[in-house]
Amino acid sequence: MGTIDIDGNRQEATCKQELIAMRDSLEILGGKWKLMLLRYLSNRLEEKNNFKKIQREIEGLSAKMLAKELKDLELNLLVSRSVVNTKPVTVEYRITPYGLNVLPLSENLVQWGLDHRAQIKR
Amino acid sequence: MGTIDIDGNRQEATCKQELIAMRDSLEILGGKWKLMLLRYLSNRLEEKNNFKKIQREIEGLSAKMLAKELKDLELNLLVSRSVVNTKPVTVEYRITPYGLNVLPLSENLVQWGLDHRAQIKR
DNA sequence: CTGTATCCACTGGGATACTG
DNA sequence: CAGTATCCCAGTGGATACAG
Repeated sequence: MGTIDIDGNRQEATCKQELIAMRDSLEILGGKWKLMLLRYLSNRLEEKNNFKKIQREIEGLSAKMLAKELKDLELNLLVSRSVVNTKPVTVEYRITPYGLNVLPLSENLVQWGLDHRAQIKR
Repeated sequence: MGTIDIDGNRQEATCKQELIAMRDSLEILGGKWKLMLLRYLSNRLEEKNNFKKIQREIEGLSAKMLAKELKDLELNLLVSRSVVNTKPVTVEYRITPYGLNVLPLSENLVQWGLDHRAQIKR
């Protein structure tokens, strides 16, 4: 007695929020190129990563998709975009400090994928 | 001198495999319902989880999708399927011991999603 | 009960060409 | 260089009906 909370209810709520959170993550990171882009940028923190360079170096990535994925990532504060006043303007993309937080997660995905491939093959 | 391996090459290969592994993971776990199903089953290890019960308890999940997702998960050894000789046959689905390995990963996704939601709102 | 089959709308994503 | 616009296709996923 005393508390009116019913554990069942509280768990239900928490569970739903967890599902929403998981869905969020997959939505934000789950595109075909997003995690690849973040990993790419995280390996080139010191370089000038402009649009064309990225597209050239990630094989199969079209301008359309690159523009879209970068826009999405920027909206989620994972990537920063800065225009540089060169003769034809260039744009530099960088992963944000906050964006670096996804690296452990992507490592886990890599690890799971590797383990799973081994598991399936036997 | 002595070794012919070029670090650049070896890193390239590793990097590509990592990307493939990541893609694998997203493909296998990334469907709309897969992680939800695995979490659902992991919370009901002691129950008889038959098709209809699962569909009833996961809101919005159609028979078609449930069948498909379960089949995929079974192919990847994450879920087991066993037919029971009841009057009209029933089928019990369980998460495999191996399937339990995805739970940490899904926890990470949940955590990242929660953190991110907090991050974006401020 | 356990699914399959069918139809259909929406979206992701590729190819190509074009603008500022 | 940095994107946008357009077209187009394959896959996802919902609704409903049906079959074993």
